[in-house]
Order: sequence, then C-alpha cells, then structure tokens
Amino acid sequence: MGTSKKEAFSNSQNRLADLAKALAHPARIAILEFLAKKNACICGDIVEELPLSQATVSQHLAELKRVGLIKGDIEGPRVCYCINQKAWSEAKQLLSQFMVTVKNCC
Amino acid sequence: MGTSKKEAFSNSQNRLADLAKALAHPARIAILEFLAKKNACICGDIVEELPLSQATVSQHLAELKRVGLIKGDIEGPRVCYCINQKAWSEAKQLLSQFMVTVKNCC
DNA sequence: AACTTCTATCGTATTATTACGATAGAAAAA
DNA sequence: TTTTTCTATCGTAATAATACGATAGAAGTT
Repeated sequence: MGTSKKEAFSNSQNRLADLAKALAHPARIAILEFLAKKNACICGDIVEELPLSQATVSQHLAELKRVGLIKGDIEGPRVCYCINQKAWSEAKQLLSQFMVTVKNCC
Repeated sequence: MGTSKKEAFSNSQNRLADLAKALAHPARIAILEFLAKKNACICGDIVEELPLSQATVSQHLAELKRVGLIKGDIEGPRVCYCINQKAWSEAKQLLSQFMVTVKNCC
C-alpha cells in the first residue's frame, strides 16, 4: 500500500492537488515570495535567503520546476529562476475557481 | 533529519503551506467538490462517492478537519460534514492574495 | 437486550518527503 | 591550466503520508 491512488481521480483534481503539493512547504512559499519581492528573475542568491542547505534548496527548486511554476535558465555559471507565467496563470485560475466554487452551505 | 524546519519560517508562510498541504491530495479535492455540489452538509454518504476504503476516507476527513477547512457535527448515528465558513474565507484570502502578489517578472 | 449502522482509531506495510554532507560538472576567473 | 563559483545529483537517514483490514464505540432499530 502507501501509494496514492491518483488514477481513480480526474485530471483536474490531480492537477489541483499537485499544484497544492508544490505549495505545501514554507520554504517553497518563501522562494516564490522572494521572487515576487525582487520582481525579477533570481540569479544565484536564493540559498543565502533561506535557512536551509544548498542541497535542500535545490530540491525545493526542483519541486517547483516539476509542476512548472518556475523555470530555470542557465546563464553563464549561474541559473536564473523565474516564475513561469503560463503555469502560474493556470494555477491562479484553477485555485481561485476551486475556492469560489466550494461555497459555504450552512 | 527528515523533519521539516517549520520554526525557521513565518507564521503566514507556515499557515499557507499547511492549507496547501490539506489540498494536496485528489481525494480531499474531491471531498470538497462533493460538498460544493451538494451545497449542503453531508451526512454519511461520503465513502460511497470515493474509490477508497472507509478508514482512508476518515483519515482524509481528519486532515481537512485538522486545518479547519471542514467541521463535523455529530447528528444521531452519523456525522455531518460542512465547510467551515470562517477557515474557508481565510484560506481563500490567503491563497488569492499570495497568487496575485507573486506576479510574473520576465 | 440484541442487532444494525456509521465513523474513528489502531496496527501495519509501503511509499514519499525532508534534510544534509559529499561529490560532480559546467562556466567564468585567475 | 588551475582555481573559484555555482548548482545538480547521489547517498543516506529520519520523518510523514497513504492505504487498508480489523476493531471499538456511539446511537438508533428491532
């Protein structure tokens, strides 16, 4: 057991859950907020901003890349991370629609 | 190791991540969507709607209760699950603000 | 009282996540 | 060429999450 039964759910349910999973760690929230604060791509100074080791930060960046929320462009010796505009819009749309659709009932 | 370093991040970052974690499984998305479709509290027929065992569904409901998104009122032999209006509004506010704040940069 | 119904919890197995040190590789700098 | 800088990946250890059968408890029903 132990394996998530993804195949039993719809594509949109799985996509929404997958996006939420990418946001389900404060370090990844912090990374995205840092990207927002800079309002630019980040080239090489993410590790200093976080209280985690370089290897761990790289893993979190990989998770954000996995769902497509950010992209990394190699630029010389560094990698520049940016919000992936397309996926971010999709996530915003999916999440906000979901939050609005599920309304209170009692 | 293996323990998430929650204490190194802010309260709002942790709360947002925790809410996202509660949404990070298609079964829990499906539960909330089912609540929305019925537009009422659900008393006792959640398990039949999901391709999971009763024990597993109960665990997912407990996770949604843990973050406060739903509440369960005992009503005779059954438990009636409802969206927790207050927590849901808070989640909607936190998530949408976050999604808007993090804008694309390049 | 005995039975049925519904849900939570326990126990357990499996898989996933988190974290970090060490290492490798790529590209600029010396 | 050697060195420095930056990042990804490997290896590993610990914790968390997922799933289900079995069981317990609470509240109606017969």
